[in-house]
Amino acid sequence: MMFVMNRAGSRRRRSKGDLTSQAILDTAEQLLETKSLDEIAVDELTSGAGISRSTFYFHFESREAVLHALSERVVEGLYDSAALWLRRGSEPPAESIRRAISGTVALWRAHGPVLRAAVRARDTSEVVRGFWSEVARKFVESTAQQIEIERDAGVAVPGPPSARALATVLVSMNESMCYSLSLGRKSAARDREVVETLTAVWLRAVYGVPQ
Amino acid sequence: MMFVMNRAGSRRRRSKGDLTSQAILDTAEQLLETKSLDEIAVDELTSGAGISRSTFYFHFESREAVLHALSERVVEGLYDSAALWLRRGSEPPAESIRRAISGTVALWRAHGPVLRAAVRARDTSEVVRGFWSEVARKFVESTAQQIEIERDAGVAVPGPPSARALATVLVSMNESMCYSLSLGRKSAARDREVVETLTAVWLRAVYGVPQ
DNA sequence: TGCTCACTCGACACTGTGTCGAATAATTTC
DNA sequence: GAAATTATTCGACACAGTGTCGAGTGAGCA
Repeated sequence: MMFVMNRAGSRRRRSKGDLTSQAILDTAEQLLETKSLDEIAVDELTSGAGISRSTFYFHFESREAVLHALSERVVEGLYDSAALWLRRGSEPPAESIRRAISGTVALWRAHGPVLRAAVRARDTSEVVRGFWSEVARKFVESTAQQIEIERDAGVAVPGPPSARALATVLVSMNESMCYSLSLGRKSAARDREVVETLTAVWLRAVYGVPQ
Repeated sequence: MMFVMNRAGSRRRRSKGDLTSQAILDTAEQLLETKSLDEIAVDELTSGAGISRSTFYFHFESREAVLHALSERVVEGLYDSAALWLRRGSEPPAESIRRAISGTVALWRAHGPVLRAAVRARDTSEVVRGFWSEVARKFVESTAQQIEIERDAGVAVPGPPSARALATVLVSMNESMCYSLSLGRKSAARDREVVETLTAVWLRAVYGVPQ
């Protein structure tokens, strides 16, 4: 694999190969709106990008590699929303948790097809699995850390369950709800309901119920 | 599709076809321990069952149909654990919820490969999707119903979120945790931790924190 | 005995994958 | 700016898997 992704805004002139790779990625993202990754044939990718099928293998090792590249574009945004809860200021927990969850939901709405494909592919592709376990690790870690801070401050309900175990199920719950939410028709009302429900469960699980 | 699944314990003599279908199902369940459904080729199924590849299509329409038959065998057990919470007696909620969740985890431990394959296939196969949305419906419905009972009795935290929305995220959380749990090595300690954590989240989400 | 029906098989046409070597375009070197 | 090098593209090929068809085979039954 000699292809190296150009950072956005790089001054380096785009070579022809970069353009082709980009075209493949764009085609892939578009096709994922309709079908799952393994229903997409290589020649759909390449004819969408205006090249012959065998040229695909010059740019990517496999369809999974395409997905991996696609995921990296998207996942950066996820970290931002994850960081939102961590280091909340004097703001009440409800606000920062809601904001974090809301950001995650919005990202899934924007890139649902890619994220769903990536989630599915972690059972199949070693690269994607490693990639996602890293993502999950960061989420769980920063959540657990925050739970511990709140517990030490006497604000959160003490364990068991351990901060880490609790963080794991909460993060996993968010992911699975975002996954299925992104399958349905876009609906602001439904989005809001899911955000509120998830927020309520996070609050109750971590802080208990006020009053 | 002329094949009809024999109810267990039926007195009807097993025809040769039943035996072959059964052999295919057994082979499939065994292969699913190692690979995902779409990595399993039809001739692996049939050579495992000692017949030629094309004979497969006499018994099943597709690999998905095999999975569907396999799921039905397994899912009956799920309903039992779901029913456990509903209609708890005078028993404290913690007990009945823990027992229900524990039963679900045990079932996923026993039949993880089949259940995982079924979950994955709902994005692909129409039949499987319908099948699972029915399963999920039953779970969510009975959970929501129980939440409402507890709310009316003044024991549970009142909404919002609505009983139904709350039930949806809790059920989905359980499923996604069972899925990933069943991917790891079997460990009684880990199982117990997950059951305890899920139970804690259910309790806090529905009833709030005691004391 | 001959009929029927459940069941099995091999052959075939088709779709998609991944690799190879040759051809061409772009870039660098002198 | 010609030659050498490197990047990119292509068509052809070998291979693997799918699903269908028509022709068997054999067990039970009229």
